[in-house]
Amino acid sequence: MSVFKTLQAGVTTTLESVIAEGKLPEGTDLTRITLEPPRDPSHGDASTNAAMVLSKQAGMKPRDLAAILAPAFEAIEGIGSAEIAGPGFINLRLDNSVWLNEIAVILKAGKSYGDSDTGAGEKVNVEYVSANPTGPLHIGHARGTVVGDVLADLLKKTGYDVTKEYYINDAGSQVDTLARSAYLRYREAHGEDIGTIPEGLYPGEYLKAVGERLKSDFGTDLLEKSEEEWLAQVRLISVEVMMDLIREDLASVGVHQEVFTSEQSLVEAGKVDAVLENLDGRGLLYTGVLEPPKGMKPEDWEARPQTLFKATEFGDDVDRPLKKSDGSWTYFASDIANHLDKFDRGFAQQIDIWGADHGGYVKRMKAAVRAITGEQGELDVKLCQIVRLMDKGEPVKMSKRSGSFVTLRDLVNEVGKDAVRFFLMTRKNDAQMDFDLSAVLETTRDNPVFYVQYAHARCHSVLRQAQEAFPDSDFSFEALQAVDLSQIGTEEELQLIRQLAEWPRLIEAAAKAHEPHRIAYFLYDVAAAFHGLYTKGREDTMLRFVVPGHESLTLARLALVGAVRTVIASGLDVFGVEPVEELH
RNA sequence: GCACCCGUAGCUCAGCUGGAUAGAGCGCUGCCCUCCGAAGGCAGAGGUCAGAGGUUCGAAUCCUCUCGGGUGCGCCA
Repeated sequence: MSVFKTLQAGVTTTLESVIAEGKLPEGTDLTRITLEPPRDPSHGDASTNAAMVLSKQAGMKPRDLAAILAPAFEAIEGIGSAEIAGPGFINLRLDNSVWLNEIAVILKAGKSYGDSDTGAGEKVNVEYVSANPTGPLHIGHARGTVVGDVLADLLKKTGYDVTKEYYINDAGSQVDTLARSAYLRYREAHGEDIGTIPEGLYPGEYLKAVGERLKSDFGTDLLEKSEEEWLAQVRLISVEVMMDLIREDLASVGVHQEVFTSEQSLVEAGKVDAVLENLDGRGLLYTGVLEPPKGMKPEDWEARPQTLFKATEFGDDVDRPLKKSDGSWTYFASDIANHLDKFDRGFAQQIDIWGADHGGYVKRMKAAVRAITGEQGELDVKLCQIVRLMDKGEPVKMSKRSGSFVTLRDLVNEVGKDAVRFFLMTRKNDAQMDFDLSAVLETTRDNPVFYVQYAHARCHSVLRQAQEAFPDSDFSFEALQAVDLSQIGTEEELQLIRQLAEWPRLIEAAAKAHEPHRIAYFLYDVAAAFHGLYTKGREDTMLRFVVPGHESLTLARLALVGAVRTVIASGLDVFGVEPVEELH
């Protein structure tokens, strides 16, 4: 149990006994009470708003009530003092032993420090990437890929049963285009000069491999056949090859999704028909004619009756078509089928990671999920804003037309998987960001990727130094757990421990809000505090972590260093980033 | 026209779902290396949290409106 949870529990039981003593009315509502570390360290280790929140129910002024509560809080184990401050805050100071003990807790927990069971094993599905299987992943996919992967791991850390999923859009017209493009490469593989790739087909060189694959699978069999005859077969092979390619791309950034669901297979399994039945059964379908959107040119618009879903009953702005006027399904329909399928597989909680250009679909998809699940399922959509690729402050030009866009693989090859993953987590997902190729490799404080890794490497460096200074001492993490910590106690040291002790709280808050980027800022702050403490040793050698001639002091400080290392490693672990022990 | 996202230091951004005197980095000014990694650290200047109302003990945070930027808007996926 984390420091703050233990405290919170103590405060709650104390308040209950205050109620029992009749100093607070029976049935007082304690739910709005918070206990958190104050921004200003001079306000103590933890601060509670209890007196302010309860003052109305108690019929007392906040400060008068605080005068009753504060002495009661002081009796809680581990609390050194409780002071009343400001409008009625009660500031709690903990005994140093509580903080020192946390070092041992951290070292013992290792990377699992911060793990919790708040998710209680609840099933959550995180669907991300889901790029069309028509080519390699490019830079535009990078952010959603990393955000989804890290969010999934974050939820795992807090006790959810998470499934990472990829939805393959292999039923639309874009895969027909893919097949035609691949067929051209197939003819090329047989020695034909195909000239320039016609407008409307995919020009990418990566399709040559598909041509070769078709050649080895079918020989010359397809050359004489009509498109009608070869299309389905070629499409199948092409998608298969593209998905292999995409899986390799994903692997290059350390992403391994467990489930790949094919749109085509959902259609064949009748899942789209099931959506229609489902919604019809709930009385949510009708045939109607939509109003033209105001921004569209009137000449582009022709009113036609369509099968519509009453999305407006679930908070959407207009009702949405499920069938085109020719009776075929819209993309939206099969996308609902995808979400219904996930619900049927036990995922009441679903998270989708989309590009910001799909923002217009959020409301309707959320509406659809609520509708088809009878309000039992819930969808959260995280939109990832554009990432501009830069180099030395200048935008990197790329042309999609020539097929020479920057691929995800290029990016990983350029700066490495860990830099890509970490850097993409340094912004809120809904904020635009620049990815500067040279900046992520810089070895300065303003590059968080480096700065955090540097702190981790420095921890190990200090451990190495300590071992040299004290060859006979045991600095293993097992040994450090048992070290006597009583010599720790400068304000800076305690401050650092307080920061480390916030890791479990931060993880839970980030998981609850689905905001993994908070981890990046936390790690940066921990790194800064550690570097600061380290530099103290430059002015005064007695403040160094390794103090020759003072073995027990060194051991105690090395335990703290080990705790820093552990928390940073725990954070990097959620990011899927390898902590480095040495920089060169 | 409508919807969604955004507006915080000169610049790039945090701000723990309502808490106390709004924080980092860059840039600017001035300091700290006979070795625990200066790839670092310390200090200073810099703010009407776009604006106006509202909700309450308390608002950058929640609600309404206005201004400004981005994204999108039926038979494309």
